[in-house]
Order: sequence, then C-alpha cells, then structure tokens
Amino acid sequence: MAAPTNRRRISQRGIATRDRILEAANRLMLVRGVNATTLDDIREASQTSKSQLYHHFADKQELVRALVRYRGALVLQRERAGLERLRSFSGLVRWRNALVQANSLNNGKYGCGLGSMTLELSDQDEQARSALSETFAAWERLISDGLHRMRDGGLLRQDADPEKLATGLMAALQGGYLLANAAHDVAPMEVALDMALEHIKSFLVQPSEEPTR
Amino acid sequence: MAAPTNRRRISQRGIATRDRILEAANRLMLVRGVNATTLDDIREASQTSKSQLYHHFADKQELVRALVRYRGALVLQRERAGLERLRSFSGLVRWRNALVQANSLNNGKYGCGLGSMTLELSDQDEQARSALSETFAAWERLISDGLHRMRDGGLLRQDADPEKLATGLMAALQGGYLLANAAHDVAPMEVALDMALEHIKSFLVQPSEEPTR
DNA sequence: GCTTGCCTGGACCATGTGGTCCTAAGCACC
DNA sequence: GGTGCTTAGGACCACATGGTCCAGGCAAGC
Repeated sequence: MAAPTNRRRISQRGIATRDRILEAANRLMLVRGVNATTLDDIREASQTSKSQLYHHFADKQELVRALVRYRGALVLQRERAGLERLRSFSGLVRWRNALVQANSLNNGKYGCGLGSMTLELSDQDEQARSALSETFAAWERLISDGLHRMRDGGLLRQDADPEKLATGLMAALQGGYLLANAAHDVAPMEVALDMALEHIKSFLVQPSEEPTR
Repeated sequence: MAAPTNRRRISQRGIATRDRILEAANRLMLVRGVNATTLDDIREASQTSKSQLYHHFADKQELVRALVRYRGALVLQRERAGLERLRSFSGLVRWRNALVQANSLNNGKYGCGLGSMTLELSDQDEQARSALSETFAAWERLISDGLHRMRDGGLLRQDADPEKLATGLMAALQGGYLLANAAHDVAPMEVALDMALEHIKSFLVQPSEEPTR
C-alpha cells in the first residue's frame, strides 16, 4: 500500500508506521468525517507522534489525498475479488447480498468509504475529487466488464448497455448507502439495489431466470 | 421560515436577521460543507455580528440543526410544487428533467442540499440525522402519493409497490447527485434517474405509453 | 416620552488545531 | 565503531475559531 512518494530511502519500520497512520485515519475519518477528525486523534489512535505524521505526509491535505488512494485501493481490491469472475445474474445477487450484509452489521451507519468522502471533498480539493471520480469509474468498469461477459455469453440481450447499467447500479448503491445512513437502517439500500438488479434483469435473455434474492 | 424557538418577544427586524443568517449559512455550507464553514464566514456573508448569531442560535450545532429544518422545508416546498399533482408518467419525466436541468447549471457540483449534509452529520449529530431521515421520508411520500394516484387511476399495475418504487427513485436521485458531484458532470445523474424511471415504467399498464425523455 | 427588553456591534477570550523544530535513538553500510 | 541517513518523541508556536460580554440602539406599549 505505502508507495514512497519520493526517492528517499525508506525502511520497513517506516513503511509500517506510515501504514499505521493511514489505517488509523481510515478508521477515524470513516465514522467522524474528514474535517471533524483532527491530526491529534490520528496521532493518538496510530500510536505515533506529530513529527512522524509530518515526516510521512506534507500536511493534512496530503494525508487526506493519500487516504483517498488508500481507500480506493482497498475498495477496488475487495470489489475485484467479488466481481472479477462475474458471469451470471446470480453472481450479481451474491455481490448484492455481501454488500448488504456488510452494511447491516452497523445498521446502515458510516456508508461507503468512497461515497462518504466524496461530498465532503469534491468541492474542496480538486485533486481528491478527480481521484475519487476515477476510482468510481474503475469500480463501475469492474461491473460493466462483468455485464459485458454476460452479454457476450448470451445471457444479456444485445441492446443492453453495460456501461449505463453499471452507472445505474453504482448510483443505486451509493444512494442506498446514503439513505441507509440517514435512516440507520439497511432497508432502503436493499430496495435500491433490488431496483437496479431488477432493471438489469429486464435485459436478461430469458427474463425469469432466477429470483432476485 | 423562522420559527421562534421559545416564547420570547421577537420583532420583524429580528426575524429578518435570523433569516439572513440562515440564508447565508445555507449558501456557504452547500458549497463548503458544514464543518468547513466557520461562523465568521457566516457572519460576514450575512452582514451580521457575532452577538446576533448567538442571540438567535445557542451555538453552532443549533444553527446547523436550524439549517437542516430550513433546507428540509425549502426542498419539500419545491418538491411539493412539482409532485403534488403528479398523475402520469410524463409528469415524472418532467420532474426528472427539472432536477437534471437545475443540477446541470453547476455541472453536477454541490449536489442535493439534504444529501450533502447527511453523510457529514448523520454520524455526528443524532438529532440532525433523525430530522434528515424524516425529511427524506416526507419527500419519498410525495413521490409515493403520486404513484398511488397513478395506480388508483389505472396507470400502474396493482402489483406495483409505490413505497418501494419511491425509495428506489430517491436512492437513484441521491446516488446520481453523488456521482455527478464526483464527476462534475450531470451525466451519471441522468443515467441513474432514467434507470429508476424505466423501472417504474415497467409497472405501467401499457408499457410503451411514452418515451423516457 | 419613558421604561422595558429585544436587537445590534464589536472587542475580547480560551482553546483546539495544524504545523514547526530540536534532540536523540535506531539502523545500514562501510 | 564511525558516518550519515531514517525514524521517533514531544515541546512548542501561531492562529483560526467557537464562544462570551458589555455597552448602546431601537421599537413598542403604557
């Protein structure tokens, strides 16, 4: 994870510290938000000191940007595992169920690590915004690639547009996260994802292949 | 808008000042976010003074809570105008177009006034969270009421579930706002809303009544 | 017009927070 | 074991920011 930004020598110990900082920032900023998390919070939670924070990151903004990359990599890694071999509608349903289950563990709170940063950062840090935007695009591509495979395999009709379907599904997911977070209840997220899956289902070659859940 | 919170005497001038503060907070916090907006920013933008802020609001948290109500009322008022007489699918399309057009004016930036506060506040201020949640519920009810009218009028099939459809549409809207904000481009919001409308359309009695746009 | 109490201006304060810096310890390589 | 780097600890600073306070203005009811 920790990519040395410059050509400085860096030791294993240094890398470990940097990761500890990022991991703590990740944890704290997910529940409190980016702006509401102080460097002292992070320093304390990561068992480091001020000088180490500023040794590894130029300033808070740089730390946040690193966190954006860190989370992006985490999410994409997780999603790649779940979507890489997607070839059937039931695979999508399994993917949906995993996300819902994970979110239900904390009653809809916190939401998506990427989505929660987006609204806070996108009008404040152009660089973070574009990184987030690219991560969303990569995520959607994982989905649309799967849909392409389904279409090529004859499961989806030719007039299905994998890119648009993926965007719609991602919007339903993010909107579902948001409503679930507001309600402190996963239900709206389920409804939203089911709507998106139902929409994809309407492009299946034999429409009643399998139930949504 | 300005509801006096206690039984204090309050003059027209006082109400005007209070509204000016709320209006400035509304404007600033929409683009910078809640936590990133300072009271001094608000004081300056509203042409008031510190003592007036604290005369009308106990502290920043109370101001934010008042803003949640203020925005909620604004959004519901706007949405009521657009949804109150909804009786047809083309009405939904017009509603969609209005939202998209409004958002496209600033290239997808800022997003929904309610959604943008949600992720920042819901894990930080329980009272604000529940107020937001209720506002979303009321907003969804405006939609589902319209869908109910469509169903009663014989336009929607009996097996259509207005509440779930409304939740799905709201999630698509909010997710669309979020992706549009990240991309600084309305396109994903359009795709998301079209997906939700297409889904609703699939419950129309005569499915090909009219095109989506 | 005078008293009452809301309304307003703005100086002032305490503290949280991002950021700096100096010193020393660890480590790798010679 | 010496040299020069990285890693670490933590005191320290400047300042933004939330919050207080008081003196005076203004409006409304008597």
